[in-house]
Amino acid sequence: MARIVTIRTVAERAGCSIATVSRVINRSAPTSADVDARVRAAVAELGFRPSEIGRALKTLRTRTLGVVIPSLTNPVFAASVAGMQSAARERQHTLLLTATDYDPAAESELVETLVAQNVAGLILTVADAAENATLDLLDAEGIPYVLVHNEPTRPGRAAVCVDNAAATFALTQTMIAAGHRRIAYLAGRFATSDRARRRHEGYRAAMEAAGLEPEAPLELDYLGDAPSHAEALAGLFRAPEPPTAALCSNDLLALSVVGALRTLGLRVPDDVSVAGFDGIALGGAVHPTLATVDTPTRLMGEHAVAMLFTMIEAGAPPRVERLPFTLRPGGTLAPEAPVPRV
Amino acid sequence: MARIVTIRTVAERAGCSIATVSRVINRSAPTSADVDARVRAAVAELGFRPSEIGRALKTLRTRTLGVVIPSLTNPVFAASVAGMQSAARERQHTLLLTATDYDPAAESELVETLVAQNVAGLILTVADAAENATLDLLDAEGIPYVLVHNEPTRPGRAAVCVDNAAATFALTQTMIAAGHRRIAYLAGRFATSDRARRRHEGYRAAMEAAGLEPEAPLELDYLGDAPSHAEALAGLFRAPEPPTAALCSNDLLALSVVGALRTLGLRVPDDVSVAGFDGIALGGAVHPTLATVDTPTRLMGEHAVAMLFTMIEAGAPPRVERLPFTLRPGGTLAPEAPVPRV
DNA sequence: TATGTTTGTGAAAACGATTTCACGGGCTGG
DNA sequence: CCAGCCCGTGAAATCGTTTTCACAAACATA
Repeated sequence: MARIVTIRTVAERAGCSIATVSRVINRSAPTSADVDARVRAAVAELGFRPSEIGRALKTLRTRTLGVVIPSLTNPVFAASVAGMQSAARERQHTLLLTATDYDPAAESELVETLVAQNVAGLILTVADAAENATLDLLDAEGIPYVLVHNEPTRPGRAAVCVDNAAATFALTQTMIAAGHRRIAYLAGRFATSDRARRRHEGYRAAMEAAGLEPEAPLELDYLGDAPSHAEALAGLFRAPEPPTAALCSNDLLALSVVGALRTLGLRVPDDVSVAGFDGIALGGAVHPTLATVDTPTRLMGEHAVAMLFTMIEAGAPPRVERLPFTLRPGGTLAPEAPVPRV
Repeated sequence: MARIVTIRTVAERAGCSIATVSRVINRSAPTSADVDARVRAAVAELGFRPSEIGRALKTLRTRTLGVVIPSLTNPVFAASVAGMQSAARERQHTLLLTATDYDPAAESELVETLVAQNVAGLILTVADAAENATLDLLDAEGIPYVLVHNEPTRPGRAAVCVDNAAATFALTQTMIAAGHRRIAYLAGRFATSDRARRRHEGYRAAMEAAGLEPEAPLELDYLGDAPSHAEALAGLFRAPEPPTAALCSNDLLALSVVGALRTLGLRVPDDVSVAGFDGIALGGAVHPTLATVDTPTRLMGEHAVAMLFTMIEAGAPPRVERLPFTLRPGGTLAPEAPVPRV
């Protein structure tokens, strides 16, 4: 029922061979004005659209990019996928989207599925870019891919990211400059993620540079709700000398932490300052607004696609592109009590 | 470089014909234990994975579902796509994802692109399900599709949605019960959307049922930021007898409106109550929490995929599935001053 | 005028799978 | 013991394109 009109139908209608139809459609070889017009007329009348499958089988390359992300529910990934989608569309490509739901084991399975679809290339956000058998496999098979959000340590892997360590270093410095001394580091399930590690390193470096004691990250269940977070935070913030500030490894967690602190009877920022990481749009819609590291999430998706295309088409070597971040001040980060407001 | 191992390679290795390899892989016909073992061994050793393209060309059907949504940036759509993705994966399918960026003209182009990829079926959220040439085309070609979020008026179109009118009717009744009399209706760019119209109808019906004067929806630029919304709202809320409550056609808009009212010096909910629609997760993370209609967004995506499969595989006729919604009380909706809190 | 070089076109061979058809061998049943 | 049947298998057709090769006809060059 679906598609009964093939290139053969068009050829008959236009009174020429299928080869000529193909040439007219793809402008892959010169054709006479006469036959050109007849073919175009036939295409229009029949509503013919060449089957991507037939094309792909011959060329062994689809106009499709495979995408693997942890989850669409996190606005960070949703935004970067939005960027990929728009950049891909500009280049007449579509996205084959999959999500791991934060299960590292799913990565290889999804990549295999996508490779079986003969995607032109892949864009991935993985748990760990350093030790990753799936990426090794892609390297071995010569299938082009670009990482997003991941910050690969080993060379030879293409990536679009921000300098996570530098960002948390700067953010931590801002907190220290505001007078905070006891700064907690709260991480989500992302503790199994290379970027979360890099972020914690930046925090630790800044603390040490200021002669302060860095804390081990407190891991919160990333998918947990505010009540469960309140419970987890109670011990830390009801201790004799509680932290006066909390650095969260991402915005979603930070928003949940703000709510959890509130249910513990703590005021933000009066009792505890909070900062996040990512710069999701909704961080600016809440009150007080969320202090965070603003990363160009959507742009990262666009750049990843652009980079992938230079690799596919121009055979460009893999490289790491670090996009600039900015510290976004917000109401959740205030000076520690005795220190005057800047 | 990419995939050099085809079904032929496997056949040679296993010492049989490609037909037999196909039979073993798909269990499409009985094979002897002997050859079965040899083929499986060869598949494992060579890391063979059948090309979806070759398969698709023969069967004229891919293991792919086409998705068209307005935007990934809205958590509502991101959540329903997440649901689709997980439901599709259970059935060994992947999503071909596209977004219109709220441009109705893009719908037909994207659908054509997806049809050219021979998707097994489509899941769409369109601007208007009633007058839609693209859907007519799909009907004519017999390509199965399911609408999500849209509430089609004409029969014969499959859809998964909530009863938008009933939901805003109930929400408006709640506001009226809380003592509000002058209730503004704020709509986004969604005014060109059938569900936004249905939502406004529910509001109007509830107002009229209570003998109150319904207001024409005030359209705000959906993609505008809080400052621009503040400007647009200034006239309405600085009038002599300003509304005491505002019903917003979706949560994203509601969050922005709360911020805009705040910059106008109005307190929420003390001066103005606000309610949204959708039930995005972050509505519960802000303070005060957002009063809204909670819709099972993710579930809608899952059900849409399930329905699509019953249509594809069992030839089930299109039907409209309305999922239950619940009113989610929130801090942004308080009783009007003189009325005692319930 | 004879010879090379375009130029436009068609026939046919891929691409990688599924599927139909035919066939030989081992059954079963009379 | 023979006819008929089922079972496992291979050869070949097929799906809808792109692309190579060959071949005319038209043209430019000597």
